[in-house]
Amino acid sequence: MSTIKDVAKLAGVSVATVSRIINDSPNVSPATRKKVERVIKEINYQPNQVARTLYQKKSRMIGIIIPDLNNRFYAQIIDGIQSILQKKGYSALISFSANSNKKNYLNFINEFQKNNIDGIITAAFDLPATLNLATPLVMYDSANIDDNVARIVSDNIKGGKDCISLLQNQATRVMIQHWPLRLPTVRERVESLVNELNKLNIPYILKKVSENDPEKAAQEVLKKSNRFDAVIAVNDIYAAEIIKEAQRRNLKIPADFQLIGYDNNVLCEYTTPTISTIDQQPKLIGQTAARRLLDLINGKKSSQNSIINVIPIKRNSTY
Amino acid sequence: MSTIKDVAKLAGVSVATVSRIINDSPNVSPATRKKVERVIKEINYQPNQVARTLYQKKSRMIGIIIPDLNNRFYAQIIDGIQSILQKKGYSALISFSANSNKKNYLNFINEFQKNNIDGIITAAFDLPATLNLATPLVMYDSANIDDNVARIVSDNIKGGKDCISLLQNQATRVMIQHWPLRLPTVRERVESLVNELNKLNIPYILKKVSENDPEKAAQEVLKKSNRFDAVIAVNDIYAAEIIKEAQRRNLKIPADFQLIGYDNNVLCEYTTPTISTIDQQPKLIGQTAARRLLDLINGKKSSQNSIINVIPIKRNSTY
DNA sequence: CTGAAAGCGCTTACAG
DNA sequence: CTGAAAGCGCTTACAG
Repeated sequence: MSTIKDVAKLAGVSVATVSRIINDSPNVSPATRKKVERVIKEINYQPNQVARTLYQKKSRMIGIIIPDLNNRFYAQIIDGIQSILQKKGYSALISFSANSNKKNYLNFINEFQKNNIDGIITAAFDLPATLNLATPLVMYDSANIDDNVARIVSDNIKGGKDCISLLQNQATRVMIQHWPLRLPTVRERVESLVNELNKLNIPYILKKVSENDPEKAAQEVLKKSNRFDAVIAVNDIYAAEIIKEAQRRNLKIPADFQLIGYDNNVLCEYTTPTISTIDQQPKLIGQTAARRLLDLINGKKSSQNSIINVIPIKRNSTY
Repeated sequence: MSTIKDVAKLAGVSVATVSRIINDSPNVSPATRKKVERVIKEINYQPNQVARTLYQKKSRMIGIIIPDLNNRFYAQIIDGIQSILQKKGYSALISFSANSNKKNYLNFINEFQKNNIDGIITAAFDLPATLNLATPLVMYDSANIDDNVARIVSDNIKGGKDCISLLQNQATRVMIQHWPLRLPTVRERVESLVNELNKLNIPYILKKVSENDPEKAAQEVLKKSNRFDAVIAVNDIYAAEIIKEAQRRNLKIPADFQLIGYDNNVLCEYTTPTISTIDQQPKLIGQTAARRLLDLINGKKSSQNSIINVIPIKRNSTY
């Protein structure tokens, strides 16, 4: 790899002048600019980003933390983040926090900082109060918490409403399958569901299920199949398992009960029946996260959380 | 962020000594080592990786190129790569080449090199002969080509054989749905299928289908549904679309025809019938790619391609 | 408009 | 075992 010195020597100027040219400084005569640019092209000189970073403390690199790439939801968020970063000339340093424990997060942030990243995009987690991060940071997949962290929040309130409206007033008892309420996003959505049902005077059952075993979770729900005519599942995978379990029990969907998933996984199109669900627009979540981070990096602060709209998708598991 | 100078001053030694200690050099007295280590812990000093990289030309960063994160297959490969890199203390700089055109690839490689990455893991593409890469490079999702590129190759020969054996000698005419044969991996697999069928004296039909429209591809295949009793689909998504199209035409699987996918997508478990398929072990592909790259970086060369075993998965779309 | 010099935070010969 | 110095490849005041 050739360096700025090589260019300077070949063009017969100082390295300072070359530096001015590759940084688009206006204080260069057109003649020398032309001369130097020709040499740059000729030897295909690429400035060493590492040296630049060392001086400028700007790496044009963003650190990203994701819980799990096997989950399409997160994969699409990354996709959205990248689509923005690439356009703006930023690179992405990506880490996976398989079990999403806090220690892992802090380690990753440390690693990022060693590499002088300009900002961090991470799934929501509790930032220890002691950690006073100078690095701009955005959290996605977060609940709508009002602190001074920039949060990208799926509109869980509307998500709950949309689920209920997908039921088309055809439900008389609703089973809400959910993950533990200590998860803030779960709480937001369940509260919204409960609110809506109360408004409509429709009774409901809350069923907390395991976080890692959708098959068992389906059994837990269908044990009580005589007590509801609609199920709102944790997400699409959980809904798909409920379909399988219903087949085993010879229950028809939506005739015996309507079923609603969450996330609009590709899967929804291929089950029988296809699954009505809520699209969280993960790509848009990612894009929004990236835009907000770049804003923060460029000094544009805004204390508001970004609320991302959700879209109900009607398929054959509801009327 | 504190620097090596801060540590040196606080510990009353030179920066050279501090450097020796953070690099585990043996030539340091236990007393000074202890003294310095205490300071390091006290002020939570983290060496600046960027400065280290500038001097050493080793960044402990790997550049990774993926065609598409929305495809679970690639997402799992990344997962495998990361699991190894993280263990070895490497970071991953990731780029997405949405349309996988060659120019994109070369741009990404350029970007990587500006950041002094130590090596590259990329999906297979034609390296221009002019490009003489000094950087270690490994290609995954590649055909078994014999040049001096380190390639990670799915065992497409066995993949073809496994498809045929999933049919359990119950097929008399086989429809092979495939992408264009100009794709080397496609060619490998189709050749293997044809070989096997010839050996067994089973007639077959080759049907080339669109690369982007699985639904249309399903229609193209089922137009000829009276002419076969087994379909080997491009992959699991294509197989799932064939199931949907068969439902529309009131055809039963496997009674009217057996069906085989490829990739072992989660989807396979949730269709009716569930889909028999071939698992390419994408996580293992990723792990192998990472291991081979680290070997290359550490000077352990091997001209052989790594062949990754595939695993047939029997479900209900075959007998 | 241009160049010599200092400095970003490290590492590593070199000398002692 | 330890430190002063040079250097990795850049950028940016400073002086002219």
